[in-house]
Amino acid sequence: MARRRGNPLALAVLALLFERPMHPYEMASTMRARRKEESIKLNYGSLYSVVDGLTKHGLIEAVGVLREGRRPERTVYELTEPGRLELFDWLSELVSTPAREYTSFEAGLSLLPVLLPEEAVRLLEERVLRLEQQLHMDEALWEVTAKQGLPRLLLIEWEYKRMLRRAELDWVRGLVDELREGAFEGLDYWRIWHERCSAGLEPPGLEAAGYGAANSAGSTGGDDPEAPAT
Amino acid sequence: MARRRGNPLALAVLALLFERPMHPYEMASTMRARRKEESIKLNYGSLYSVVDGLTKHGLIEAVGVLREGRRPERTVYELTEPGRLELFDWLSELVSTPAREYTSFEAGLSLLPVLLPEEAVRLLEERVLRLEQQLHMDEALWEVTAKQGLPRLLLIEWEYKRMLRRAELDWVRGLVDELREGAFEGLDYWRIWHERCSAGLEPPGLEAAGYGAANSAGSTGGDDPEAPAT
DNA sequence: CAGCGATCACCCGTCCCCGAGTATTCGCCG
DNA sequence: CGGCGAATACTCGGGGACGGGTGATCGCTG
Repeated sequence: MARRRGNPLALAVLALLFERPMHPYEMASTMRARRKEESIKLNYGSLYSVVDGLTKHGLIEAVGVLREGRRPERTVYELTEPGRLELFDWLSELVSTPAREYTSFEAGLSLLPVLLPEEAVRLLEERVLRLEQQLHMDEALWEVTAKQGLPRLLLIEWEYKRMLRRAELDWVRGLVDELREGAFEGLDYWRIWHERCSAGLEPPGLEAAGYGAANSAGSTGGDDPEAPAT
Repeated sequence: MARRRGNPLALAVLALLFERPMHPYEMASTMRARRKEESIKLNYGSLYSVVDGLTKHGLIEAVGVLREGRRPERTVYELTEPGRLELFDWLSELVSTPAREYTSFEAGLSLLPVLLPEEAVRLLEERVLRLEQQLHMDEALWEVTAKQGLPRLLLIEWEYKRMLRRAELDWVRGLVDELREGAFEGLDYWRIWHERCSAGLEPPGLEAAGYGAANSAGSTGGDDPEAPAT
């Protein structure tokens, strides 16, 4: 009871069994055929352990074992009533409630000062190129798939993903421009900070670049980013 | 050697030690003070295991144990030369190369047909509300923080995140509008499909709503004009 | 100075994820 | 018909993440 909602793959399993009973391998093939592996991480190891977990929690159950020809056995599962409820509840949560998530680019950005400004620009430009490539591939693939006659509904997550990529692309382009033209405030501070760290010295406080009174006058009272703190 | 680049928290550790030697607990406090825990998942369990791993791989090393007053011991670590290289290399990769990542909203969208159209609209509207709230909170927090005098550079990941949220918000609003006004193609197909699944029947193929024959027939296998390049 | 909460600093058991491996069978080409 | 590669269907062991402890100390209050 009160199971931890971890791997979205488990949700996908519930959703597939909502359509009809299946055996695990068929779930995987179906997801592949529908291109759902692009939005839900799928690999066999996880799939089988996830199916086990769901079984243990009574959300699905094995309804039999088939043996077609002399192929290996295939255990077929179906959705239980608790499973159906969990499916709707979980899916509702995913759709209605934005979850705090961490992307690696975000992580990279948040550590950007570690690189030299020139280096950062170079890498961001590389990212722009890669994003453009991916967008083109996405669009090509999407056209092919769409022409197979699939309704928008079944590819809606692709629209979302493409829209996000385009937004990111624009943003990164803008950032690169600002950096290139020196329009980015604090470039001087960045360089100084970096130099001192590389030399093994204490990094400078914020005053060094004219950002005065950061932590000197506790105006906002609360905590204090960039505390020298010793 | 050839370690697996997993947890970005390890990268954060390297980046912090690039500034100066620290003990793990101090790394955590520093990340908190700089609001980096918003972009890099941090918890103590992971932190200590990550530090262990880095030590084992020779990327950082313990330089001593302090005992201030009679407080518990604090093991202080510093960056090694291989560690410095790994830091730049890894960070470069994160910045320059978009990584295939999975968000839970994407997962939710890709399973949307499981819900009824009306239900989906309701949940998406809830999402819009929540996103608006988060945006407002973000902006408030950002203003406070920015007014402490921090340069843009140190908060650049916030700009990125806010921009993504705004983009998502717009997109979801658009989707809701289309659905509300029935401008979304395939609404009828959606409803029929759902009804039949709920009734425990075989779901209809795509012809049911005028979408030409795709893969609805028995062939679950060898489709796809897809040449995925990983 | 006794008591109490907050902070400091770390560790550990559990769960879960994942990639690589295995064994069988089918299709196909010469 | 024999051999090779692709597909089928699943298994397993290592490893990493994560949350919830565990002391010990500091500071404050009455």
